Amino acid sequence: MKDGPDIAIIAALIGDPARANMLTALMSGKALTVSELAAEAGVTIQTASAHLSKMHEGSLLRPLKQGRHKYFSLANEQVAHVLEGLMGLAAGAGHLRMRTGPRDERLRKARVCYNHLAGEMGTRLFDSLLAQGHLAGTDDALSLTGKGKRFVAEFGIDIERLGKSRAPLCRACLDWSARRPHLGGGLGRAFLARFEELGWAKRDPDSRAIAFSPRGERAFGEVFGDAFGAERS
Amino acid sequence: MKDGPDIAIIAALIGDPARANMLTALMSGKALTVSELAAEAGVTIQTASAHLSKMHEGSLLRPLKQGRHKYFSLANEQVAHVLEGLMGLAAGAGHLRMRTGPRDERLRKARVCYNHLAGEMGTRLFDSLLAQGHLAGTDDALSLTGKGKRFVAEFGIDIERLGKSRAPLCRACLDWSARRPHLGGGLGRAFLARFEELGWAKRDPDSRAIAFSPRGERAFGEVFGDAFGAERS
DNA sequence: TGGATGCTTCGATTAGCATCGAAGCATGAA
DNA sequence: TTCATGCTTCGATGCTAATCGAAGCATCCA
Repeated sequence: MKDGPDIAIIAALIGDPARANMLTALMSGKALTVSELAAEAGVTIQTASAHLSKMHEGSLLRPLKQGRHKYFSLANEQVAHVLEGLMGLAAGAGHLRMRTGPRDERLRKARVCYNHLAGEMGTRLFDSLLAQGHLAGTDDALSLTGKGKRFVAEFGIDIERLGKSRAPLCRACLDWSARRPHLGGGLGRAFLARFEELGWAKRDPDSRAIAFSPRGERAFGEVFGDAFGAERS
Repeated sequence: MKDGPDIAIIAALIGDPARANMLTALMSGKALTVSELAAEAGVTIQTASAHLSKMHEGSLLRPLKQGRHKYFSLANEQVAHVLEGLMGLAAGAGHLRMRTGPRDERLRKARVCYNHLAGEMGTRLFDSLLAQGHLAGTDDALSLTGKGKRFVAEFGIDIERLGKSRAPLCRACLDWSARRPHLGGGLGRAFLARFEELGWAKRDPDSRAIAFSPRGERAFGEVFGDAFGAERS
């Protein structure tokens, strides 16, 4: 007994409704100010401040001071990963909190998961990259193949710059809605950024939803989506 | 705001010290009775009973009545996965609770993670299977290659019987000590069982530690451990 | 049938912590 | 300097939930 790391401290930190709301909001990948997070959680600024200090103490968040504003973002991808895992458990236990409706639909189709693409479109991207032999390996050990590197470069992503960061380039991230993995890590981030750059997709500023334009979705399908269908037939 | 599943309920469930202790104990993969879990958590049986009902309600545990005993085990592998993730965060934040010493060492070297092998030996097994081309794919999509199937069968594991279960056969599971993936799922379980069968390893009944015999470790090294070393040189 | 064991339910107590008002501190603008 | 904005600290309040004693229920054994 009393083996291993103390889960309780961290889990209790996430387990408060106000803090959980803040963390969920931060899953968008954006850095938010104290007041924004307070509004998001539905508490006053004082309480938000107290919560945020605690989460920083617990290494869940990373603060960034800029003038008189103080921004917070998730400390790292590992945190985001655990949060998605918890969402999966919550969804499985029936603790869905969404108003079912168009909003729910949109989130399931495409949403932001700590700066990369998640939801149905996310898994399509991931499956396609695997099926076409652009990605290989497993989980943490996931990596771009030679063919994959050429493909990515051709798609307009600067791999060289990605490689410099210490964060893992590729990372499989489990989806709470699709229950399948999708692409995280620096590469996942880069893909989403590129989609926005190309005008294929646009983030909803008020939620985690990502809206693909009709043209964007068609283009996406040509490059990624139909790989599976074509191979299956 | 208020998007997605409600993390807070689940996280709060895990976030109580008594409950966290019980969950940690259940990471051994064994099913434990109410009284055993009470002892593990350091609370009376009444409180334990209350906690266990709540965790069952939250779909974290699966109860099993047998006579006048009531056994609990983790509800599924997804739960175990999230718990390991939380341990990773806790370890990263410095919330280690172990008495450093031989016990800590043993756990880092080899331990049980929901019925499969984790720790240093676990990652060695995993790396070896990948390096030798027995496993391919990624994360959830992980699967045995043809070569891998032959190898596993030769090693004395009955794949046919494994295939029948609905649970995923292979699953990458992130390690809190090694910070690397190791093999979970039905296959991971089968490997550990086979190691015990061969007399290579033995579980400590009182903790999550796994003790390899000198002979067992040597044999393990011959089959798995040195694959990397040999390829690197 | 009577007693022992294992678990659950009930009720009362207590402690921890989220919450917010008020005041204080830092930064930026006029 | 003076005012406004954004955040933090302090102190008081109130609520939630963990805890355990006591009693009740189910199962097994003799």
